[in-house]
Amino acid sequence: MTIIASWNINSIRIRINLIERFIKEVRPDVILFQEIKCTNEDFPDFYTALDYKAVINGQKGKFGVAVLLRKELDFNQVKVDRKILLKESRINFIYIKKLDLNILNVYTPNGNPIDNKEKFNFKMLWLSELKEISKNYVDNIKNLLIAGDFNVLENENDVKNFDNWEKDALGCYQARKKFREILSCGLTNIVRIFKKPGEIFSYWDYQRACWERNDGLLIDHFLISPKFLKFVKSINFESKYRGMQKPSDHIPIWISLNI
DNA sequence: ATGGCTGAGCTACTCAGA
Repeated sequence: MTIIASWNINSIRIRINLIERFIKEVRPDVILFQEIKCTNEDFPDFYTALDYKAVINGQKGKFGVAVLLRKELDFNQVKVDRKILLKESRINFIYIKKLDLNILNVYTPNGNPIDNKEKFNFKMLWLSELKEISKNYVDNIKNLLIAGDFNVLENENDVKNFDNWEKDALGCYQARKKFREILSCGLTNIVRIFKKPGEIFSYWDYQRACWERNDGLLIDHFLISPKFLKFVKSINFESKYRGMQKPSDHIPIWISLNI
């Protein structure tokens, strides 16, 4: 049994208590964080005492991603040779030997506003490079999990009122089509096996009492390659972490694997 | 009602988020 978690943490430094609670409750083998909002040097060392090691790709003040792994888990970093994906600190790519699994932790650019060509085109190009990696790994029959904050609504029911999102970089057809192109390489969005569209969200805005009104979005996803799909046992949305003191606006999500 | 929060950087606000 293997547990892999993902959490857009919206600053790692002020969320340590919540993370420690989550780790003690779930004991994941691997945790993917997005939006750590700090440099590698400023990444807090709460994890060594909990028997984890870290792979950090940070930058000052914004974006930034990191992976925590149980310390006994051997891994390699996978080289990424793609300009757009490397422009900001938004990915980690690792290979876990014991599982024979490549894991790509992603924090996709938001892309708003949609009429700001620079921001929106960057998101589209970013997702295009993600698609190229997906195609390469699936075509060469390498096991791949891409997980994290995709900033894309896959289904119209992944938000309460989709009409408000059709002209937004998260819900517009260009972004949703690009996401579909990634899936069409052969990846499965794990949530679709277990949950109906609209049944579950992964993000609630801090504004307008969105949490209290359950007015959320499902934009965090786990995409798995064909050969590995048979190991997937469950997906778990830890919604209670949105209701705690000083929460992230995203919740932790974890999958369990029969391997 | 394109933001009514929130965090970082930094010390007065802006940028970014989604």
